Amino acid sequence: MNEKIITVVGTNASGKSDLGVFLAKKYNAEILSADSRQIYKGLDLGTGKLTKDEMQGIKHYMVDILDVNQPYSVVDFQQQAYAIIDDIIKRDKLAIIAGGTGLYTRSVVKGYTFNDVDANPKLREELEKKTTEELYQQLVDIDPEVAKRNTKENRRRIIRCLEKYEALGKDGLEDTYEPRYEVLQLGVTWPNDILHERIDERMQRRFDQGMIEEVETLMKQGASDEFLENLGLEYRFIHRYLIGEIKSKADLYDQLGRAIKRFAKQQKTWFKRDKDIKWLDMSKDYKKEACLLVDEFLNK
RNA sequence: GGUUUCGUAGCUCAGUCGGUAGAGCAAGGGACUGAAAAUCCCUGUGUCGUUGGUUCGAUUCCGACCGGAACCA
Repeated sequence: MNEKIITVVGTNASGKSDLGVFLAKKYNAEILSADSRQIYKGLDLGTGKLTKDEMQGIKHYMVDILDVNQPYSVVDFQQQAYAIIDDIIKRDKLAIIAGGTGLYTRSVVKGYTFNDVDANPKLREELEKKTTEELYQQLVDIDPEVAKRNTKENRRRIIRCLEKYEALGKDGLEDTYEPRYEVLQLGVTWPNDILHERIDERMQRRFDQGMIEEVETLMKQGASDEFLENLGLEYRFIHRYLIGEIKSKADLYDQLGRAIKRFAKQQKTWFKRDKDIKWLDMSKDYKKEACLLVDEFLNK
């Protein structure tokens, strides 16, 4: 039988980190953050990273492990996550994955088996010269099914598919799984209007705490424009504000607030697809509900 | 009080030389196995302020009224 682990997923500003800490204390667990931005040192307020105090002495992994400007991907995450989880289990503790990066949690939960195709800068450069339509046609010729799954305007994903095909032929386009753990997935959810209020409040609080200054500091320390832009949300919009692309703070608040809400919706769509997630209504007694589910899962 | 101007989708507005209307944003749905907070796809019926009139037909023209804005007094 596979070893048991627990995940806590949900949108941003939903309280999943706090629930993770609560469960960790109760069940003698350690937490593995699944957040593609909290990986980086110096990205604190903008990522909603827990402070030392908020961690309440619970060990958190996969936070602050990388310097700014360094590339990172799901594969790196999965590898490290496997190693850390195995170690936690070996020490007879429970591992809880908590985070909003759906691709990261799913890569561990479902056990994606990644084939061995690294990013190929030379090929990408070649492909970048073609139009999206040409690239899509190329993919259709190779495998219409795969092409259909990658919408025809999505240049970035099409290029990745062609990259895999170039390296491994059609096998490169197969998706395969090898689940490694038995997982209880908890999802944290709010009614939309309340979630939006929480997002606005949290954003305001973080601006007051110096979120803009945080980005300024990152820029001074050499975070590249491209890196900040690609981080999205807080870092993208505050960076745009700092270089004068966004004219006023009012515009910044406005645009960022909307972007975060849009992102929350995207997260919801992603998690909705996974029918195994047990959803907790956060406007009710979610801690009790969570404990019931965890007890049942662990004693099974 | 007078003059002008505006009143169209949740918001900002466009438009119909008279044949019941459309963009952006918001909202909703979706894709996504090596950049994932990224990248990308789909979805627009609303007494066109109210009420009379002209007309085969008015949101579109005319009048009155209501509401907002500006200016003159």
